[in-house]
Amino acid sequence: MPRIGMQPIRRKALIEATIDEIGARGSLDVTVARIARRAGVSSALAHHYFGNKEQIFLAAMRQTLSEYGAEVRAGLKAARTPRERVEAIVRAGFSEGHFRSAVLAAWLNFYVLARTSRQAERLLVVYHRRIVANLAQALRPLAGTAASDIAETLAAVIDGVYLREGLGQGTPDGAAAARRVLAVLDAELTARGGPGTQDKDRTET
Amino acid sequence: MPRIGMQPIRRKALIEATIDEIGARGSLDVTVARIARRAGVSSALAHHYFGNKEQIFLAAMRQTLSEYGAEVRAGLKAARTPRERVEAIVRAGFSEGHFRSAVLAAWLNFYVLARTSRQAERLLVVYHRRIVANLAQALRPLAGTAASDIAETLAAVIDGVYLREGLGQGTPDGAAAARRVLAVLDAELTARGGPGTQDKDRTET
DNA sequence: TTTTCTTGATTGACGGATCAATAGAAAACC
DNA sequence: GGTTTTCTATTGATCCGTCAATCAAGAAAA
Repeated sequence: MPRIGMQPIRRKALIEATIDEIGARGSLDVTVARIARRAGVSSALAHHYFGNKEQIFLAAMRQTLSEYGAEVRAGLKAARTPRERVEAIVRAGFSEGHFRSAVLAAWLNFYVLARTSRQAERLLVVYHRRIVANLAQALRPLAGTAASDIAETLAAVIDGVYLREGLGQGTPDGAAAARRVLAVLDAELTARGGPGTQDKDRTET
Repeated sequence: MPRIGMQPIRRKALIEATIDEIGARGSLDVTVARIARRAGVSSALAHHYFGNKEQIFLAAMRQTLSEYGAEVRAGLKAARTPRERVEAIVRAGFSEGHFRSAVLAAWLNFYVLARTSRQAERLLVVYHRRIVANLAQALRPLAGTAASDIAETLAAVIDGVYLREGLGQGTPDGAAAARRVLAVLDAELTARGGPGTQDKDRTET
């Protein structure tokens, strides 16, 4: 019984089902049929709305990135000091919403996809640029001309910790992961600015 | 024209072809037939020697890890100071042999595989443990009780920088990558030990 | 003659994509 | 107000391709 205006609802459901399905399986054998079944529709409908499989993946990834971006913006809005701004960006990467097995799997899939799909590659580059730019801007008051360099490093640390913590067995610990990244930040600031010049609130352990 | 003693030769060729093929394509559509063709044999022979596709991948990954291990060991043997030991471990990760597009693709594939295959997961855990242990051991004279923690961080930084630098367009710059990782090391040592307490031979630029 | 090496041919399964067809909603027309 | 047309939504069936894996057989060495 076709009610009209289903398109956005179906698209949303399919996107969500895509991420869930990628998380449920290892991401190798994610079929359109399975995604569709999880969303409660036929595979034909998935093709009807997205065209092909790659577009489904891309849509799912855009959704993930957009949610991440929203979290970053929300965190930045609440932050008062430069330091808090950096922390907000870092913490967003390890929040409940994104530091999950399913999302990690989606990221891996995305990385792989980016090696063959122009669109995926562009999307990835945009994400990379944006996070570095955000970090650099937040870091400028703290690190001056070194901000860009530290931002680049922090971005890499975030990715590395995300990957390692997420791939290790056991539930990923977002708080610990964020702590580790921020410890690197503290070390960089201390080392470059001389001890006692900058931050005072180093997180222990 | 079957000559005897072909087994090790074929296996080696197939393993090499696997990595090359993964690198050539994006790693999504790597088929046994393609690997076999690249190695100059039939797909049936690949199955004959490896049993199934997963075993081919695992063998390729073991090979990659073993080469990496050899490079680390060679570097460690040549190193005289603790600092040089750490540098050797870091540099091995960004050497000509491993910091290539093809190997990066193989790693991604491996990560994905590790989410579904027990054997791959075990292999990955072993690699993770080993690199952290190596780093911690080398760091102990430099950082004392903080060695383990710094080692964990450095391992994550290596992974993150590897991924970012490798995925970005353009030829990956191993030297720059290693420099970035070592900069984190310096920062950590300076911050924890107080400036001037530990290292003196910071690599410039 | 047995063992090792090798492949072409085949199979069974699966997956992405397409298509024709159905069912209701809305709009247009009389 | 009723009828026809048009649109959206939706699916089952199906096509075409691919791929991992198997098999039977051949060719050379031992």
